[in-house]
Amino acid sequence: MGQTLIEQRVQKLADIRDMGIAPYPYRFETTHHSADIAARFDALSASEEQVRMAGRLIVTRGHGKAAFADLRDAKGRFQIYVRLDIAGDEAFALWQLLDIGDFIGVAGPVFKTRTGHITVQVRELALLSKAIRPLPVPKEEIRGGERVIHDQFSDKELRYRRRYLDLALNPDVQAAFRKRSATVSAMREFLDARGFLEVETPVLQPLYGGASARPFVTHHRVLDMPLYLRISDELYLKRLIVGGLERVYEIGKNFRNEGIDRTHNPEFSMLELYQAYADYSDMMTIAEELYVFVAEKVNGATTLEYQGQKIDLTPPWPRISMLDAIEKYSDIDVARASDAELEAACKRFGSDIKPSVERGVLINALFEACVEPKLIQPTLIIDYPRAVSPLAKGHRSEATLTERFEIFIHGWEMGNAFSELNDPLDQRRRFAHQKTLRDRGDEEAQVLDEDYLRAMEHGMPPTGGLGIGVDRMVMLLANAPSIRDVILFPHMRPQESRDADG
RNA sequence: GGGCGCGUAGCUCAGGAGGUAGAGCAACGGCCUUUUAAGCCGUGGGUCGCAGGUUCGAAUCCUGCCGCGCUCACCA
Repeated sequence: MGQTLIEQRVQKLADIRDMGIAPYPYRFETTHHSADIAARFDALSASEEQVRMAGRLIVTRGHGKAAFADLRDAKGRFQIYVRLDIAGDEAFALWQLLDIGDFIGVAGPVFKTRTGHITVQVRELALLSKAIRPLPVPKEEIRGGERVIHDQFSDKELRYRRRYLDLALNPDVQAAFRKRSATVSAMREFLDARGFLEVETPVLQPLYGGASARPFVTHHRVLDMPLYLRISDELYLKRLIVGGLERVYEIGKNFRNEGIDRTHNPEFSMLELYQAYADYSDMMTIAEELYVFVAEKVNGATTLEYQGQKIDLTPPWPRISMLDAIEKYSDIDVARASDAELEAACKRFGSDIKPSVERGVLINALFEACVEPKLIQPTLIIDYPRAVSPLAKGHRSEATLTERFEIFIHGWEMGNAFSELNDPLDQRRRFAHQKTLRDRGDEEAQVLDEDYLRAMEHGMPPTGGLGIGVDRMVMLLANAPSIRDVILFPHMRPQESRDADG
């Protein structure tokens, strides 16, 4: 089953060895990439300088005693021309044993063909790695200036499971991950310039906290104790604020044992930053500036198009209180509505609320149902109910609210920030309340972290904190429809390989 | 977890009123020393996701399972 294709290539491998050629050599010195020879063609062809280039063979066009072929390297693709009388008998014999997918190196001068195509004339040919499994390279043509790809490697399951093929065959995929890298670099550049210290806090935690979510549990063998993969790094970063670091951030993975869909992967990346002596208003400014800085670094623009929708990141973003937002989008005056009316409104907007939840939970549910999907342009929703914000400081003028905001873009929650709760007695009461929720069966209620409280009891300065979902930010910047398009190896159910042989 | 859809050659896809499979590309053989979805001639390649059932006969109809996608619910 499909074995003959591999057997044929293994035979070629043996033939190559019989020629005295090592099919897996150790290195190859290169002088140029694909983009370079196009950019410097005039100088290269005038000087008859020989270039040394390497890449993966993706197309061959044979002409008897000569052949054209395209190689792909990290910067694009380039054409080579192999001619028997120029490359020599041995190189040409090797050439005839090569396959699409092999890595090869070439050396020779650069010239233009009759049709004007910049091409490397092969004087020296080196096999750098023989591929024994076929590479399903699609065909490409240029039609009317547009690149048209035929039979593109497109099966999503295969693309995600065999990302190496996706990357090798679909150049746009590489581009998305380059944007991801640029995004994270820009975040660091932005924060480092503002005096933030990058830190690393535990991923394996004896207690999980900092967010409302179900955790993954593992077990430490020697200590014989359960450990949790963090759902957030928030409580550790705030301990560092207690320690006097003043400005810290971490970019890292969180793990949440929840559903998987287009915007959720079990492990995902968060940027969290904390700044002493700041409040949530400062975080609003940082959030806007950070977004703009990153967008300009990554895309060179502060506007973008996401899945056909124009989005303008230019600050300032509208700041609307949650209650005002609900009133605006639903005509419900939350301040005057009874709990029963709120519950009815939730149901009307399709949110099925568990009976007898707290008023703040109802308000939040109503907000999520009737407002969230409408927040396409960047919007800061501010002043969340206490009930859904156990780590946020009470609002300076509204007793039932906290100083918390979330960033919404394209109807998605893109960030979350507070004036951090630093009153240890209040924090203890909030944890106690979470415990009663947990005892009533709310598996996502937060767990009391006594050591965190102890830290806070030693004194924590007023602090602003901000968390931003990295994956979703990259989705926006790269116009990626699914979180799986911005995570190199997204979570997939394991599937037994049907051809388990190598 | 629910609903809808999909799973056929290495890849991209046809077929599907039930009669044991086709194309293009890739591969293999032949011709070809400036092509570019190179071209021309020829050849090989499939337990039609898995397991049952109906039937003389199943890729096709039915059931279950597995995987993927979209979507709803929970969550970032």
